[in-house]
Amino acid sequence: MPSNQPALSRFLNRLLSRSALGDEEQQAILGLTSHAVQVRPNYDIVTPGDTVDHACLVAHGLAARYDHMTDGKRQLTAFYIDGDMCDLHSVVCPTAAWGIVALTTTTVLKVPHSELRALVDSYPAIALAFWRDGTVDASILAKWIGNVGRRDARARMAHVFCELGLRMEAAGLGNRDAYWFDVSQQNLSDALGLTAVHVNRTLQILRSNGFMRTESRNIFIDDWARLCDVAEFDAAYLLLPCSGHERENTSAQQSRAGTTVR
Amino acid sequence: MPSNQPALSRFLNRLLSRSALGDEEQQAILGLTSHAVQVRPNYDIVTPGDTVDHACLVAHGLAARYDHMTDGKRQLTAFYIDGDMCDLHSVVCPTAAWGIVALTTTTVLKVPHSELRALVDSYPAIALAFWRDGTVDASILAKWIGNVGRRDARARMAHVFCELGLRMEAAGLGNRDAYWFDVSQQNLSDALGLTAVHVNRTLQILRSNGFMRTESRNIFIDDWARLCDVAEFDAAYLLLPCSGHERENTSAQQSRAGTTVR
DNA sequence: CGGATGATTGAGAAGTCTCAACCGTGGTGG
DNA sequence: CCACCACGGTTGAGACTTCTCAATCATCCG
Repeated sequence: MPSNQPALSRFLNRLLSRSALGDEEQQAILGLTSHAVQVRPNYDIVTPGDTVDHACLVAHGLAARYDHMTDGKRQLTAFYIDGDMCDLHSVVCPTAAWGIVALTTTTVLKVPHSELRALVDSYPAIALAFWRDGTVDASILAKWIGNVGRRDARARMAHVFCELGLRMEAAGLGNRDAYWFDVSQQNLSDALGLTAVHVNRTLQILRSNGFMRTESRNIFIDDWARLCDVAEFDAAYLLLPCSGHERENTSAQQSRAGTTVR
Repeated sequence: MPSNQPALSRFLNRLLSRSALGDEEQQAILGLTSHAVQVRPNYDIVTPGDTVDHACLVAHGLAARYDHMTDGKRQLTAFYIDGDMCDLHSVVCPTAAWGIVALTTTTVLKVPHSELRALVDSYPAIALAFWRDGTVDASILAKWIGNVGRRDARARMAHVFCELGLRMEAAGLGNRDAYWFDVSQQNLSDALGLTAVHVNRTLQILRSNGFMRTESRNIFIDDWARLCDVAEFDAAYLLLPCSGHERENTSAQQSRAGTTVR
């Protein structure tokens, strides 16, 4: 499956941005087999309660992890962009207690657990890299709790735009202050724990403040510093190599390949 | 350090509740060396930004992961009870972007990363178990996002009491409807994203509803079913063995989507 | 042109916050 | 031994953020 190579390469780059992997290990990642499927907007990639035997790599599009309430309300708990293996933890927890939904038309690569598990068994460094990848996701989840729990609508929304900006940039999908983010205000409201109406009004405030603009689904952040300021944004939780503190270095380290950000 | 054995045993039991480990692997866990320290209430076990070379096992007490805002507000993002290795992910991400605080006088066992990492390198099953442990934590974090984002105060508080009940019971620290939970209303408010005043009023509602009582810091849930009901509580996210779906060998309940069984 | 989806606006309702005071209890020092 | 203090729990009243409901507008597409 030659067309799947670019997506695996993106995934590898994501891993390499936080973990050192040798040449053999990198080749092992790139050699994973996968099966591409296309998922239409608002369709589940993983339905809550599903037991799966493959992990899902977002090759192109936008996906989100979610939790839904009995009254129909929904809360998005994470966004997944190109190169994110939104489901990597399913290798160790194959029965999902949450859902993953495609927010736009999304191409997903299904990677068999059996292969991922074989990698973990053969290469301890890959085991650590996978675990670390999950830890980064958890760090973002924790930050989101504080975001919805302790910030007002404006700061909350600003924080998400800052996060996505940095993540898009790190993934090579745009610049932190200019990126394509294909969510409706309804979807945004589900991520922020607000109503769509209030998202609309809050967005207008951010625009009138001169912090940012939207053109269709393009996000333009005109005043990055001040947007970060109202968001109380501190990128440390993204655990990106550039975000200050240095990577752990057992011994052979610092390959820092691939992370050529535009 | 013989007195550390019970805590390591609790930690092992937590791992075993979700992961299968052989005898040699179990002995390896129990053989970890550790250094016990006592932390007084409201003192940090890990301060945000710290880079550590050990993980912290809660031997006795109550700890919480937190994120703090610039205006002094604080959000607790997880509770850690006896037997929880609150910091296990620090093995792969030694620089914390969050804090861990003792809510009561807490005895913490510091376990060197070097030893944990040696276990991961030697025993792939332990690597998977550690990764799975972090995935459970992440699952709880995700649930909390929905909790603060989409539930009103009463349901939100009810949900936390349900979660802690099941976790206490699973850890052998009480019964789901009768357990010791040593948090002040102020601390609870930090976990729920509410003010202490509103926590007080909400607690009174839960009491007057007849769902639960408190006697000093003892929690008594008089109507478990109805408390779960108002909380929309579904224990699946705790990934406890008793909570329905199973791990590892899942041939009984393959689901839709035509996915091939492993 | 009709229909669907998403963005926008208005007005009143509801939930939660803020500030401020008061109470109860356990510990401490005189 | 008692007075006092600190902390946590409780109560009240008014303010503010966000929600709800409902309508209108804009754009895309068949």
